[in-house]
This record gives sequence, C-alpha cells and structure tokens, in this order.
Amino acid sequence: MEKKVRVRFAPSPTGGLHLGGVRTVLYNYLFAKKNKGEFVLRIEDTDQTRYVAGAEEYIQECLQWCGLVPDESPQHGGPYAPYRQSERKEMYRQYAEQLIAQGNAYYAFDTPEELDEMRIKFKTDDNPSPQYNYVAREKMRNSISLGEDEVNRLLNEGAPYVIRIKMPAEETISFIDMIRGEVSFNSSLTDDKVLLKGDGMPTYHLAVVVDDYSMKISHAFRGEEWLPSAPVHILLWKYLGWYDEMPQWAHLPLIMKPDGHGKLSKRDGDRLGFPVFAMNWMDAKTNELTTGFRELGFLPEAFINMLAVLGWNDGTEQEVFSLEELIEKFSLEKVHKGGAKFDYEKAKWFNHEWIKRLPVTNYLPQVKSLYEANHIEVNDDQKLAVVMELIKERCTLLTDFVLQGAFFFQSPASIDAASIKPKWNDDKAMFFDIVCEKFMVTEEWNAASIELLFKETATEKNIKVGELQLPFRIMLVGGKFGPGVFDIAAIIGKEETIKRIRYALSILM
RNA sequence: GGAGCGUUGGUCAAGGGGUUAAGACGCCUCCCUUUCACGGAGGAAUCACGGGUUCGAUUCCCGUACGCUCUACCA
Repeated sequence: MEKKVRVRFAPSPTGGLHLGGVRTVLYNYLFAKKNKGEFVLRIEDTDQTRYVAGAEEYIQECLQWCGLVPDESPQHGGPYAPYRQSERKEMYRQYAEQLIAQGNAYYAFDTPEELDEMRIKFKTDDNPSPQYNYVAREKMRNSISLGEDEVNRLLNEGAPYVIRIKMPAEETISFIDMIRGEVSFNSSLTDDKVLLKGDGMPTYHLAVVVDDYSMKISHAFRGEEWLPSAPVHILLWKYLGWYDEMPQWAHLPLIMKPDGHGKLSKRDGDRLGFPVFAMNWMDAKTNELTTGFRELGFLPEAFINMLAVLGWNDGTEQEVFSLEELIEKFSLEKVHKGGAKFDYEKAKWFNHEWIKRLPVTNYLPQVKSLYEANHIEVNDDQKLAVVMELIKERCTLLTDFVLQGAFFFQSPASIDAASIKPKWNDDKAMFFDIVCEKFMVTEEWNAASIELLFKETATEKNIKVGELQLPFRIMLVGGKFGPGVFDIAAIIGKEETIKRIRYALSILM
C-alpha cells in the first residue's frame, strides 16, 4: 500500500528564520503539496533551544507570510500531537532504554572532563579529533567496559549518565538519497553518538527518528550538513525495528556566502548589507534587531520565488514562478547537488519582477502603511493605486514607492534649484508665467491636454520643449526622478501644479 | 588528519559523446526617453587540471587539485 506523503520541517526556535531554513520549508511544502500530502511542523525545543521567547510564534508568522502554512503544528494541533520535543520526553527515554536492552546502546558515565581528557590523550597528528567509538569505548566508563555490578551501583547512586548508540565496527551503511542517489558510509568512522542527554532530553539523532516514526513521516528533507550523521539515523531505524517505515531522505544543498566560501550566516548579511532572515527578528537578550526581507520591502511571492530557484530549476528558461506553478513543476530530481552562493542583486530583481506583474492592489496596504510611517497622508486609495501603477516599474523594493511617489501627495520638501539655474533665463521664467496663466483658464486637465498646452506655449515663445521639461519636472517633484512630467501634473491637479510652479519661480528669481 | 559531498562565465544556471555550449542577474555599448525606470538591439566573459576509453570528450572512467559539510551531552 502506498504510504501517504507527509514531510516535516523541524526548526529550532533559537532565533530568526534564515534563508536556508525557509528554503527547506519551501521544498518540503512543494513536495507535500505536489503529492497531495501533508506538511508537518515539528519544533525542536531541547533544553538549549526551548526558552527563546517568541521564537516559535515568529516561525509561524514567517511561514504564514510566505504562504507556507503547515497542516500540523504545535499551534494547529493534529493527530500526532504533541509536536514539541519537551512534551514527548518520556517517549524518547523509553526507546533509548529499549536500545540498551537490545544491546544497541549503552550507559556512559563519563564526565565532561573525562571526555576532554580522552580527546587529548588519543590525539595524534594523524587523528586530531579522536572519537568516542568502538575502540575508545572500551577505555571509558560505560556499561560495556564496566562490570554489571558497578553499572548497577552507579545507576542506583544516581550517577549522571548519557545513553550512547553502540556503532558496529566495519559495516557498510548505505541508503538512497532522493537527490544524490546511493550514499554509503563505513560504520567504524562514526562515533557512538549520544542519544539521550544527561538531562533526559534526546539529542537530534534520537528525536528525529522517534518523531518521524511516530508521526508517520514519509519523506525527510534537511540540509546537506546532516549527511555525515545519516548512518546513525539509518541504524536507529533498523535497531528500533522500523526500517520498513523509514522515510525517504533528501539532503538539500547549502546556501553559501556571496563572497568567499562557507554556509551563509546572519553575520554575512550584517557584513555585506543584506537580510538573511525572512522577517525582522528582535533578540530579546541582546536587544539587537535583525532586519528581515519583509520589512525591507520584499513581496512574499518574490522571496519564495528567489529561494525556490536557488538550487532548483525546471530545465526550461522560466525563472519567475508563482507558488502554484512551483507546486506543479517542482521535482526533487531537478534539485542541485552543489551549494549555491546567494546573490542579493538577483533577489532584488525577482522583487522588481513581482512588483511589476502583480496588481498594485495586492500590495497597496503595505505601501500605504509605509507612507504613513513616513508621515505622508494618503486619504484616497484610488489615487494611490493610480500613482503606484504609474511608478511601479521604477520600484525594486516596496520601500521605493515612498521616494518615487511621495510628491503626488505633498509638495516637495526642497527643490533641486542647482540643476535648473545654470541654464535659467528670463525667457524661461516668462514661459512658466504664461503657462501658469494658460493652465488657469483651461477646462481640460489631463496629461495629453497639459502636454499640448505646454508645447504650444514653448513654440510661441520659441524655446525648445526639451529645455523646459527638466525645470518643470524639478518644480513638480523636487528632483530628477519620477515618471512623465505631464502625468504627474495631471494627477496632482491644476491648482497644485500652478502652486508648485509659482513657488519654484519665487525661488529662482 | 579522516570521511562524505561537490566543481559549466563574476553569480544563478541549461545541456550532455559530435552544439556557434541556452537563458537570467550584474557589467559595458547603442536605440527609445532631454529625469530615472521600463522596453528594444548588441558586447565582453565559462566547461578546474592530468590521464585514460573513443574516430571524437565539457559530457563516461580513474586520479589530482580546489571547495564545502561533518568529525559536541548543538541542531
């Protein structure tokens, strides 16, 4: 019987959600939706990660903004709840004990100091980082090296311990990765990973297996950095007797720093001046704010699109995809094996594309609140829509709408007179005087009629129209930017146009 | 050090035994527009290296180099 597709994303709520995280969610989501399956959100909240206030809600909000809402999650509940590790603690212990009973795991009583000592003692030039493996474990204090009586005594005394997996020696462990094909490892090269920590919480290794099994996960996608620990997980699925139900794995390529090499991190964004988090993240401990793509003026459509094609493409020339198209066209076979460097310029290009192709009403509320934040009063949404339509092709980020459109709603705060003055003369001043008078008496007021009037007057006064356009523009908008001057004049209205011309004239006198 | 994974222009990438080796971002030139942008036309720039296999390798195989990841009671 075909197993229903259920993929899961398991972030740790330690802070902001970065690009790699969102892309992992996205691929999970696309695969699930494409196969009419479910997308499950599970939260890693071991002792190290649990107490970051607001992080879980933050993740939920990010996913919502991106349009990647999970079918099951701590918030939404579901048939396999709870989804928080801390609420599943007993289950992990039970399975860890089962592994010990079967001889696949053991108690280890070594203190952190003893572990450090071991790492120093066995360190050689050939082996700079000795492992707690099938050789070393014989020399450490654990339920394999110690006698049964001693182990029982320690347990009864309440001596602190961890539970480690007993990795077999010289066994080849292989599995099929959906992106990479067959991958194999020698079991001797992996150490005896801790499964249950001293505080009774599971490590990722135990939790991921137990959770995926008990939540009936069919497909598990994660970053490439997990590849080396895959053999531990495979073994666990075998030892726990669930091998037939093991999910299919896919290890996703990493997103790399734009300069240099290595995984992209939050620090790189700070350093190079671009965001790496989906949304603003406020670190409650340091009070440090990290800007997100959303607040910087990115559209979720663009953000998702840009992330989707960073490591995948459908083999055609198409680059701009909606979520629906992505669901339809996504396939893991087309996901790349190698990591990709993040390119902020390209990310902005995607945003520009989406600004141009989406109806302005889709993002008008965001732009409106941006205006309000900049103390520009907008009381006519209709007018804002018209303005946005006019200026959208010169806006790369939503925030660009402020500079490109503010002058439609208020007079420019200052006028770049320096750009007019060098070529300014009395004839031109006279021209604008006359134009104002003509404007005053005209009945018609639209871009075409204004242009006609403007050009007729120029011809009468024997001045080239071209020489008058720049001054006119600067009078209306304050600088050398904005859409066509006559369009601007039409939208701001007759009174306002005349007012701005006269004001500018008074400055140029 | 070891293991795993990877390597097509500056970046993202298509392709894959015989091609003028697509396309996009960025950059440059020109056209449009007397602002900027959009749009249009061009341009510079690439198969890491060495061996095989083959009539022929960017493509297949083996090495080498380089890069990345992992090598925690972090995920």
